[in-house]
Amino acid sequence: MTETGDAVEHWLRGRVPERGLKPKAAAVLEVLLSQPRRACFGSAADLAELAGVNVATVTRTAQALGFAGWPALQQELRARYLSSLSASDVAEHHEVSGSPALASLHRDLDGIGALARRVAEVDVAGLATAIASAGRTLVVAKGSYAAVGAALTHNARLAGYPVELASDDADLANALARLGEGDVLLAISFWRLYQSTVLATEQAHARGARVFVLTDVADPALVRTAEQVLLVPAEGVAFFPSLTPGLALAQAVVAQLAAVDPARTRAHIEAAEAQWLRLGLLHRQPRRP
Amino acid sequence: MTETGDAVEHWLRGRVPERGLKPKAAAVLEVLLSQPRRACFGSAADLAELAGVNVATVTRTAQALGFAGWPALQQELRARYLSSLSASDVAEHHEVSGSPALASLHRDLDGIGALARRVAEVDVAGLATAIASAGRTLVVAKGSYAAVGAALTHNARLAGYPVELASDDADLANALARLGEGDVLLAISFWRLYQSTVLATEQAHARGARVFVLTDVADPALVRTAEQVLLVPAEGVAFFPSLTPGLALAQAVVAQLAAVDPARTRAHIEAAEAQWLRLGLLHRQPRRP
DNA sequence: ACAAATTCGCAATGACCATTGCATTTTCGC
DNA sequence: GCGAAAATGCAATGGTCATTGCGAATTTGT
Repeated sequence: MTETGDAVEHWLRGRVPERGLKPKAAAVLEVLLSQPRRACFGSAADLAELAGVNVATVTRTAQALGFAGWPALQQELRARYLSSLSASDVAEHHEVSGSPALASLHRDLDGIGALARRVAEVDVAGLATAIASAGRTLVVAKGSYAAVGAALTHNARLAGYPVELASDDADLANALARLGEGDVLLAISFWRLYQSTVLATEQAHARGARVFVLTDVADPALVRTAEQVLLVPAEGVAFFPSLTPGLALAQAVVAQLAAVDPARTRAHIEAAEAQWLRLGLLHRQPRRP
Repeated sequence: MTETGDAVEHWLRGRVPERGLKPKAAAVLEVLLSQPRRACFGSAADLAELAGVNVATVTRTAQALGFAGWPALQQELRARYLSSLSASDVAEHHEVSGSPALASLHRDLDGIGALARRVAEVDVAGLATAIASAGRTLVVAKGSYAAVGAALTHNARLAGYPVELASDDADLANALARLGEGDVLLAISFWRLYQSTVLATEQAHARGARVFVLTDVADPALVRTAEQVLLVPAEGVAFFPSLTPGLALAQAVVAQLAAVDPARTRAHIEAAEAQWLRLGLLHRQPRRP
């Protein structure tokens, strides 16, 4: 019996090469699965001692599992293990109370929590795959929720994918004229539904593009031409809807997109960051992990 | 659940010596509390960068708090943070599917959860009050995180406050020329720090405006002129930082702003919505609560 | 049984880490 | 304003880390 959840174990065992692992490497794997906290925080030497192997074997086992080395494996384990611990901590329903600011944050936690619980039904991977294989992707997002479109577009472009944002009607008209078979249109709409967004989905569909919708309300006019609708809660407090769950989902889409071809994503980001350094606009640019 | 967050903060603040901590050491403490995940895993150098201090100050702060050094403090933080996560999760070890999208959502839940637990310490009301009483408010937000600035600006304007966004240098130069006593500058900065954002805070301060900062990293150049710094975790998954906690806090600021004078806010929103109806651009406009 | 291939341990190596002495800067008290 | 004390930055230093080349041990195939 191991201490990790089935999913983490399933994932890790799925990375074992076809030829299998020899006894010492298998012992390392066993320690990772049976002592997840040590795996998350311990040094390679620490784990080696637990497994009764030399530290080099820990590195080599990580490499056999498809990682660059121990730190890369540990980071992934850490992310998965902590994610499994924390999700239900904050995903529970909150009573909206206290200061308006706290109420707002709690409402957002509820919204994202609900999204996380339903994410298996929301086919994020389907949208990410569509963007990855599209000739070009047009993101339509207007008004205040252009922010969500901008965030998604920015990161997707950074990852090297041909994604553009249309947040006003002139941009939209020009971009639609270039859309066709093999392209993707992603319509982002919360709260108010712009007539021009509806028309854009119809036009894109008529031109042979695939239509996806990210919205809080599946208005029939908006979803009529969509092959997929990603529903997101957008309830805020006081007078305003909240864009936070929408943004969280947009980022989740890009996280999934980045995982389609990680090497490509990394290469594009590094190239972009080299340009940033050359332009000298920044006071500070942190290193990426 | 909320109690566990307060408990870690209460415990840590209880270790502050009677003579208190000076600004740099206090910044370290603030980072430990506002970014618990980084505190658990990061090196002393990493935390120093977030706090805008030298690495030696991290060690000395740990010693001032009664620990032998940074590793001892980190181990205790780690134990308490993990304990706070698992205490409310005793029976239900959450299963993680392993999808990048779900990991992204869980990371955002972590970030906003950490923010919600500390919201009493983050003086959101102070910033909201400053905006409410300012002659004008300039929000400086560039690159991908202009999205956060745009969302805050949009809603604040809807509520009838004179808030404008500067997301490029021309806008920024023009807007700064009009800033003076009684005005507010809010600098929003995540990940990369633009030199022009730093210069904007200095200029605004020199012209007599009040400076506020919303950021993940307390870079000394950015916070030097600020009367208040709102720290937000911005850790994402894969290759990208996450804007979700920043957006959630921006919305929380506006929720607090709306509560300063609810009748005024409602009147302005209704007037704006009447205009929307007159312009006839929408396919659908839901009624507000 | 032998040779080749693979696995694994040892140890050198370079990178990164935390700590601390010294110098500089800032703060405090008079 | 000045001097002393405290805070903080810089950089040297020793320690630990992960990785990898080489050789030893083990396994595999003929």
